Amino acid sequence: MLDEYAPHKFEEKMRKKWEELKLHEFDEKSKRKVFIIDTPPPFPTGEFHIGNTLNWCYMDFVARYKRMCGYNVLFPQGWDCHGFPTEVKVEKKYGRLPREQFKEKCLEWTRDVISTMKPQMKEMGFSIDWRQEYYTIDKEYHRKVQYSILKMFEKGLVYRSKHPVLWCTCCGSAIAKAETDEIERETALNYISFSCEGKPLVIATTRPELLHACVAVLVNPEDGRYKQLHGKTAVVPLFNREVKIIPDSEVDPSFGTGIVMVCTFGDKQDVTWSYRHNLPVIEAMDGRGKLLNAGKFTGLKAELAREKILEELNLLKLITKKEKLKQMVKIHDRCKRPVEFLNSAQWFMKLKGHEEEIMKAANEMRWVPSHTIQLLIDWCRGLEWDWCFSRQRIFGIPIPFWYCEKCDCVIAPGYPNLPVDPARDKPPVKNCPKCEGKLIGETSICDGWVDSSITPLVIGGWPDDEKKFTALYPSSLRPQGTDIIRTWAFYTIYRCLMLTGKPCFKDVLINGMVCGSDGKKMSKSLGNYVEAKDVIKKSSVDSLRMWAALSGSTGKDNIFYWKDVNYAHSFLNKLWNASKFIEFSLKESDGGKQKLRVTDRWILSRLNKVVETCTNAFENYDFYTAITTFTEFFWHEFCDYYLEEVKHRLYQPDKYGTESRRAAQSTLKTVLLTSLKLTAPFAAYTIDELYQQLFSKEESIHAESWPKEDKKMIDEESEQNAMLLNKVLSEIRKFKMSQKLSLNTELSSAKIKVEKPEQLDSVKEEIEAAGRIKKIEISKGEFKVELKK
RNA sequence: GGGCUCGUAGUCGAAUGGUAAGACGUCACCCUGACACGGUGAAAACUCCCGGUUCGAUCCCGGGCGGGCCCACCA
Repeated sequence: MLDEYAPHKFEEKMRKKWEELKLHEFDEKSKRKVFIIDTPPPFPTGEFHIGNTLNWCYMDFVARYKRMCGYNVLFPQGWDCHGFPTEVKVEKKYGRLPREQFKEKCLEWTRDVISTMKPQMKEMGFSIDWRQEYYTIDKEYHRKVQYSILKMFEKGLVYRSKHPVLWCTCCGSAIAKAETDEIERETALNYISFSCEGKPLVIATTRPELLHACVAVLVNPEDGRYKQLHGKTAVVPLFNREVKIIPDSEVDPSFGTGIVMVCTFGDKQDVTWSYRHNLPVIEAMDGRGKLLNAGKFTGLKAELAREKILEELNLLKLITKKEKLKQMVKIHDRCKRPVEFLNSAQWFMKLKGHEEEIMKAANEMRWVPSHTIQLLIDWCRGLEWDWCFSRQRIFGIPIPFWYCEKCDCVIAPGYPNLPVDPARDKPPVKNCPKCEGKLIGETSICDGWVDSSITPLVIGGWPDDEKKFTALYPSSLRPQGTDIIRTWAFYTIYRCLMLTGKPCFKDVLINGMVCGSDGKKMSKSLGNYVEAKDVIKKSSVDSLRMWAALSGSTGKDNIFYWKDVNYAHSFLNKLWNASKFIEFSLKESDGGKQKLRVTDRWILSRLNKVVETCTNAFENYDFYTAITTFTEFFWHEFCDYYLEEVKHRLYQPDKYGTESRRAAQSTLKTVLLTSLKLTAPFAAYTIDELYQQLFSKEESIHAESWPKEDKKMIDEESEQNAMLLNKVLSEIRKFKMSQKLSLNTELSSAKIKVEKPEQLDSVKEEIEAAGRIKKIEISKGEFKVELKK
């Protein structure tokens, strides 16, 4: 017999059972249709937070649902290990170490962290096939990533070129955008007089030290003051160089004088303008912040050069005005010094020119919710330049090339030699085949998105097993957050398309961000943080899983509310107790003849409609609809009404007939079993415990098949009659409340008026028994129920 | 500043071209042979504002205002 509901008692036991039954294992030999989930490889941070929880719950709902539908589900799990946050943590702990030693420490740290995250994921009951685990730090994974780069290189999609990168002149290194902070500071806006056809042309700038690198002057095309300047040239003071005056709509006419000087490179905007107008590049400073190509100012540090240049401009009376200006400046988070843009040799993947193909591939996928594809489309349309994927860091996959010191010729390794580390390994040939120049091994590593943008290929067995790959590509589902559409989704679609010529997913399921009670994205710094393990401790894993479905419709940002968790727990408790009641009621059941009553037909009809709604909802990844449709039905129709209306038949077979009792028993059993199936993907532990205790000791509900709606069971007439019955019972309950009577008080008589009295003919027994009425009179008229004590 | 998205009872949150589910919270009553982690009821919403289309809009269109997410941030 069922005990009290205590989920913590059976969670672990159930996990072991699933493992024994190998429920989550993908069957490579099976001929069943496959369903492949391109699981996100999380970055190992040590904690599986509630945002991850939502994301993985969605995947697990799908995985469990699809298995019940008969699919052979591939639910792998990867770890996206490389990245600068790890480097930062390791450096903090050990200080600066030699390259190889530093890498070792990063690996150690990563393994530690994964070993704390994995148990959390197992505890959540995610039905991952852990045999399909992969790590981006593995040699094999390195090999595949480098293989993909080589393939793209062969297709002319990878090249080395000079490009502006974020650079810290204090540390003498390129840095990633994620390593920057922003501060507000006050600076001077200098109005400097250029000249055009002998007349002065005043330009406001905060960077006079970049005057020597000025390559163009821009005005807004709509700005009436400067229309006559379009196409003319301006002369840069001190350096006496002529630069073009170009119209560009991104120039703000209200800032300064409405004229901008473009330098290579003052800021991100300069980079954009340089590319857009194909401007020449003048390298303004070296890696330590000393001016280059600046005449007599060459070699001076930028700050000093600024003073000298301003001094000289002042002497020449070329500064017409000075204003104070507050500005936001990007600084390097480690040394807190402002960041510059510096031209340096980097590696690129060709994006420009492929936008249309990428959008076409994306359009062939089903995006849920559908509007989320727009983020990707906008991103494609706004692409300004190719993807600079090289990083001057240590912990990552090496870019597998050597290049000639003299002629920049690129040497690639042979495929059988992968993976390589050109920083350490010898090149395949001694010298440059073109000019005999010395070959230099690339020391840069790949951007982390290079690693993670081939996951649909890797889980499909690419590039080694063609037969397997044909069967396992594209992935059926890519589940991910809305925050990384422009990165993970975008790069994956692009790279897989370039490598295979085919779109990499069928469906893309986008989940929203989990927010704190203040409506903002949950983060430790905002203090609006709730930890998954606290929820589990205070409630249960299943409540947390159900919360993921209850917290709002798919794709929306959802705020974490304890009330959703509590509701989930109450519901599961209710389901548990209803099961207990049914278990007891089925005790003395035999297989004899049955006679269904209207209430049975009503609840079975409703059940079949619920099955249909839930199935459709699952097909559309609409977990909210699935769970709420079900809970509403089970709690407020099945428990609140049906169970009350059936008790008399169970308790008094002598009075109401054994055939009626058998019908009640079989209906209860059908509704319960179907209900358990419908909720199994959500409350995986609780439902399986109920299933095993009530229906099958040996098996698991997760190996059962998903219910199919039976159209023959839809019975509108019985539904209508039962609704009327429920309305009458509600009136009886109201009356008892108003008289402060308990609901089991017996009433002497009821006079019921309804428009169609014949509707109540078949449910008179229920009114009598569930309403506890001695004598009932039914007549035709406007709906009314008169009761006597 | 740009894109996307949302704006419905105290708090959440569905639905719909004809004035609106459900949950939490509140209040009242009920320990009825599954469940007090329960039951039955009650109170509580001019569906953000202004226009337009329509016989009629919360739902459609336009314009505001205000959240959120992502991106770009100003020479």
